[in-house]
Amino acid sequence: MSNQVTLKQLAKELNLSISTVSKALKNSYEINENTIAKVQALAKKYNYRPNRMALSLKSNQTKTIGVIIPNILNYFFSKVLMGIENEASKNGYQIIIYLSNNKLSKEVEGLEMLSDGSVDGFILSIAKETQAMAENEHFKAIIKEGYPMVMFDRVAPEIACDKVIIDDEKAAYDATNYLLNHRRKKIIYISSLSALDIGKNRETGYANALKQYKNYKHKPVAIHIKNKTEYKPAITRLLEQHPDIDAVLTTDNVAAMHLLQGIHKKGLKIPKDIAIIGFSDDNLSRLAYPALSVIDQNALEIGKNAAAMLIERLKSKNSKDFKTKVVATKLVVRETS
Amino acid sequence: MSNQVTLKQLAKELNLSISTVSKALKNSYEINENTIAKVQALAKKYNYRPNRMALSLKSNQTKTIGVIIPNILNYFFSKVLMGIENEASKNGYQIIIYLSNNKLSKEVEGLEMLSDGSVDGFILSIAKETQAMAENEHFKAIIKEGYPMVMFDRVAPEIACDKVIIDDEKAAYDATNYLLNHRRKKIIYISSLSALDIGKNRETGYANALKQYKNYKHKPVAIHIKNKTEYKPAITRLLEQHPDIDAVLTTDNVAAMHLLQGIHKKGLKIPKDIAIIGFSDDNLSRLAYPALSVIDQNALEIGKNAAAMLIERLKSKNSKDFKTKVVATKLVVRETS
DNA sequence: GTGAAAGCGCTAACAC
DNA sequence: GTGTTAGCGCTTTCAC
Repeated sequence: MSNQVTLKQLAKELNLSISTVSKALKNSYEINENTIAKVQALAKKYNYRPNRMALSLKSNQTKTIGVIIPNILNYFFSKVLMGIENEASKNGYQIIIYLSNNKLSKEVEGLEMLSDGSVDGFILSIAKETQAMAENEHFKAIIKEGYPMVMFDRVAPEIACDKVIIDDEKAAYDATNYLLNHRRKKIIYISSLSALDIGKNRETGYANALKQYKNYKHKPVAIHIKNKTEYKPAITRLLEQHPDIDAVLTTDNVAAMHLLQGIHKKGLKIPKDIAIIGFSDDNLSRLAYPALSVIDQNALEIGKNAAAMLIERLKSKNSKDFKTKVVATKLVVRETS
Repeated sequence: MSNQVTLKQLAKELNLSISTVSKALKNSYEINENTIAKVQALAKKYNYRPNRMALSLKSNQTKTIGVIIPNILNYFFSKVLMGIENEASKNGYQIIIYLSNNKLSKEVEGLEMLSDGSVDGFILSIAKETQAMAENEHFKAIIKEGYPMVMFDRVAPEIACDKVIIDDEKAAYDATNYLLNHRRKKIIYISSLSALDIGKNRETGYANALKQYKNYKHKPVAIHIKNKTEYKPAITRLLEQHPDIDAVLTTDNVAAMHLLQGIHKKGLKIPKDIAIIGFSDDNLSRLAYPALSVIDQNALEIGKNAAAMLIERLKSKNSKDFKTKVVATKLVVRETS
């Protein structure tokens, strides 16, 4: 769509052949120094840049990565994307993004759209719907077509590809233990991710911590939020039905913020009456009142690793041993615990 | 990098020529029905898809849009991006993103990287540094190279291109008036965007509203935040130096959230003692306690319009009358005003 | 009804 | 030291 100068035009203006110009631009030993100088001067004058599409067609590599994420409004995904972009950019890769909006159909569409030679490989995190339906034929198809893929955070264990995850179970286990060790007697778990493996793993971590703690008196109580509108009523109900709770672990900060609102309205003190630990080190948690303690998933690192692994695989496509990188999480204690 | 099937392979397997296969796939009237059926069956079997790079090279259009944004962690930009992606996707366009991190050098780099035939045009919002330095040679260069460009939100008035903006001055003016009409007597303005035109416009709107309101007793007080670390001290100082303030308008919700924290710590009541209006309808404001009143910039609409305008221009590149679309904003009154 | 050939912009093997 | 040619995958004009 642009009026980029081509080798052809340079060649014509200099009365040289296209290949001479091409070689001159590469400082080929075959070419006369004068010619090289002339060619490069003109190329500079016209700001010549080799056409990327032509290069791709010739080399059969696009130097671009397809990134498919469920929801760009989620801070975690934005930050992973930032990590991917940094690393990709550093290695001369561009990134094309596609938003699945947590829908299987959009995820399939994204994969199909981009597997027409637009990208060299994919980085993706599975849509909620896809994981709820345990669908993964589309992933297999893409891999069979020869596209390397790196999954992060929400991954499909049965798919043979590289992965970058956190240890969700351990993160939740540790956070729960932290609360137990700080003398919390009744700890509730609120999850908006029960359809996802990561949600299930976090719940396991929470439940195990309770089970293994001597003298913990209650059964685990897990509240499952199926969609956005349920946050408020579920939390109101929780505070009424369990007046004796003194700590809550949530799988996302939206839940934690709703909880904060509910607790403030009831006039309870945080963290004295109720402690809270959220998930994701975002603005929401840093700027809440009181500032929310959270599990930091290290999103930047996840993105960076995902990109690095994909680029590495692109270099040596033969190797078949897929790796799963586990990125360390960190409990960030602020004012709510 | 993949093993996509090509026309050549299909042709070979069917003992046909490449051009026949190509035509058959397009249901050309020239081709025998049987042949068409055979070709299409095989294409389907192998999941044939025309190679995008080849198509681009041939047609001299990539069907992709380059999007350069300052900061993906900012909810506003994420949401604009979502709007762009939706609209682009609907029209068969892909999007390549590049993050400038508010740096001029990265912005220039992004433009240079993508102007090698990778994209058909650009959508961008200017980096803080770029606007602070009033630099815009790189924009002119890109436009001269024939790339259409749509700027949104942070735009350069002197650049001839399509633009999508909001009326920042009016938005701030209206919000300030709202506070005045609700009997607020001393209204402060906090800005983290004073280096940007949009920041200046908002401040003008705020100041004008005060000036034009009969009986307003104070001079405008504008607090300028130069970087993240200044929020907390500046706000602490504000609350001490002006114990009589009863309303604040901010240019971003981070400032508003810090203010909320400061006010809570002082034990003041919101909105009784102090009213607050922030900027951007994000999670932060919805989930704050109390829920923050804000000016909603309609980010989705901005993104959608930007993409639509670019795609439109790509269709008819000749027309030279550039448009500036002003998207309507809305004051969302919640619990802090 | 089918195929050959040119050309998009580039690289690289191979002449001269 | 420079130029010709082929080919990446595709579309399209023109021959047969």
